[in-house]
Amino acid sequence: MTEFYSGVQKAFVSVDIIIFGFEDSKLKLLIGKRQMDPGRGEWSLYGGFVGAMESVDEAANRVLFELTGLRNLYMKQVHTFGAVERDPGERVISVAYCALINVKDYDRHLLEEHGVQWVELNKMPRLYSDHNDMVKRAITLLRRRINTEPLSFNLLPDLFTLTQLQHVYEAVLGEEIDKRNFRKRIKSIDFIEKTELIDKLTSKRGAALYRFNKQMYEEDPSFKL
Amino acid sequence: MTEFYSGVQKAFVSVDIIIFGFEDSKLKLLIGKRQMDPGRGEWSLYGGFVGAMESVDEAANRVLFELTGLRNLYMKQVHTFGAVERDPGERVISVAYCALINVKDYDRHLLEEHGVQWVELNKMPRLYSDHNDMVKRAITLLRRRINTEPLSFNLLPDLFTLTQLQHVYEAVLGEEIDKRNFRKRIKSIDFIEKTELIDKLTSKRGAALYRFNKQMYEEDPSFKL
DNA sequence: CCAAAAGTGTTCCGTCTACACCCATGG
DNA sequence: CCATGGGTGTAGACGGAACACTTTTGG
Repeated sequence: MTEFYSGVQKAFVSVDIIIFGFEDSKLKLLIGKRQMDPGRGEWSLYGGFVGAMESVDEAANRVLFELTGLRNLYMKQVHTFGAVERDPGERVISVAYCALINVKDYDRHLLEEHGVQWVELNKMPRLYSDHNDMVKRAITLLRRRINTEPLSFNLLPDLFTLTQLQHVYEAVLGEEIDKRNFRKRIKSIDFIEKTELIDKLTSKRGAALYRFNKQMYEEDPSFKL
Repeated sequence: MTEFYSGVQKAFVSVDIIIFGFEDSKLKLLIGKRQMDPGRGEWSLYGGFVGAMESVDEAANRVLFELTGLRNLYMKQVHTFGAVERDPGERVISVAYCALINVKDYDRHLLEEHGVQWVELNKMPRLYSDHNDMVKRAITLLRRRINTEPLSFNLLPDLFTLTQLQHVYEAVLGEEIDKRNFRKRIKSIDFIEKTELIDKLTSKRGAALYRFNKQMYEEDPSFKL
């Protein structure tokens, strides 16, 4: 119960964002090469400092907006990293966030402008400082939650086929899923709606397009895949 | 990828610890009345600032040690709270940790010395700032993990009866559990060992004492209750 | 002798898993 | 006409849930 402001050093607080996307049936990560010291030229997550007039959550959303031009994306705090020497320059404590975005929504110009690119999760290079640990934690979180929260839709367009949805699960969980069992479970979930629309791009026969009915989910937010 | 140290304000970083204990078949929380401004006299979690020469995790362990005199306790980071106005005095960003301790190990003198006491979770008062949110998050975490991690033993003495263990689960999950099913599951877990010892304190007939074999758990860290 | 807690099995039901073939269509 | 991905059902195994009585002994 004893706290003193005096005699304690302040620290920089930053946010780093693990941005997952989904393309070609693979999980991808948005990373770039650091354009400044310390760590210039190393692969790194995208991040920024928490300003004086914004909460940490707001800072994360601002930084993500700067990078993607998108707001109201799915984003969750993952973990706070506070080793003394984690940043070689100053004492920086970083709060890691995990965001899910639909790759198609992303503005390719902004991507180049910020010097970031999509990299397959399986081919991820060594990253700056403790950023690899951040990614590892984010994946653990994702795997744990994908069966109890409707996360997967954030990685897909509004309309998607069941095969696409299944590929998201397979990419996140890193294992194959039986098609018939998967579809059986999906059918029992009310808020995944079949539409009348048909996707003809990926198959000759055409596949029914589905939609996540958010409103229906919120009325009865139970989920178990 | 663009970071500047200049032009960004630093912040105080603190840790606040949600300390759970278990007594009289109830979950309890260690809280005290703040002995200083801001918030003097309000109920509060125990916390402290992160020093310049220690990591955030180390700070949490140091603060917990100051309070309890115990080291190597179970402790996990819960969430980082960073609202701008969460501390009325200065900008303080706080990392919340959740610790589990066996009430019996605790030194009653240290308890008084720091002005903290055990309070039943169900009778928790309104706490300082966002500390109620911290507790809520900690409980959510606890509930989620108690079935996949051997947490419960941290709330009990080295030797415990199955009834005590069941009461821990009931207190954390907030629901009753069928005795026979519970004991059946426990029997199938190798690293919960029955000893030859008998506890005669809580019943006339006496109950077998069990022990958590940590080494055995670490050799095969699979757990599902 | 009785109150109080410890200890013990079986049945049922629902859920998960494994598994293979036909359909529709564009090229 | 054939290659490609879309779509469908069933049987058996397994795990979780419900449920009631006997045992021991201190007071």
